[in-house]
Amino acid sequence: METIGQILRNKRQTLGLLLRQVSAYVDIDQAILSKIERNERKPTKEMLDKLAEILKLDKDELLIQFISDKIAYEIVDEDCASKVLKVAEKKIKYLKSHPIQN
Amino acid sequence: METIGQILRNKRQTLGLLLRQVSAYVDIDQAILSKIERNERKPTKEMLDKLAEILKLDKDELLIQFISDKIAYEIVDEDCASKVLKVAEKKIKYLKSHPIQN
DNA sequence: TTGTTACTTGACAATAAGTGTCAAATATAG
DNA sequence: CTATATTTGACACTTATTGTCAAGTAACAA
Repeated sequence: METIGQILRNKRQTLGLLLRQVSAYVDIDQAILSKIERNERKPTKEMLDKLAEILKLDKDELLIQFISDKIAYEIVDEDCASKVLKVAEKKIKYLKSHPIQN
Repeated sequence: METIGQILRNKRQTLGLLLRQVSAYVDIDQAILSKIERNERKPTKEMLDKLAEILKLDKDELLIQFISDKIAYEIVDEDCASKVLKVAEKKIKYLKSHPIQN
């Protein structure tokens, strides 16, 4: 089970790219990319898109990993975590089928 | 499908309690409670516990509603929302079975 | 009308959280 | 040792979130 940071780092190294090269393409400081790869900072969606491009990763898949990472860390310490996910799913379905309100 | 705010407001009114009374018990400004009930602000866990007490709601159930609300609103706009939840669940199971790292 | 009660709203300051930049500190390899 | 790659931490800056407060609306009674 890889974190988003691990995915990015692994793929970058597989492709033989340097932090400097990738960060230049994404147009961020390489310190930031270093932190993203170690899950110390979170990428924005723009960064994710650019990263997916240069690292030849599937954009949607990367986004899914990113968001699910965030959620997982948000609730992993709750002992009701799996119940939370079930209820959240119901709420989302409800919200999607009742698009106007709020 | 009720939001956390609706749950709190409904139960308070059922019990015939005033914002003033409940907010005094929870030890917060009644403006804050008003906003919580309209989902304009999020309660802390301490507030939730106190609210569950005075409103005779199940503490764990309330927490689940609270967190799932947060998550639902976080990802409802993603069209990959349900995939996200599935991946998140896997990640949580993984994290719980590998407790030491990070 | 006038007054009272319950609730809502918005402005405000204080605090916390997140951001990018940079230079110095560590590796890692040649 | 030297050079290159990466990490770290301090810093200033912006953005979010917070509690407090006073003024606002709305409903109703006197």
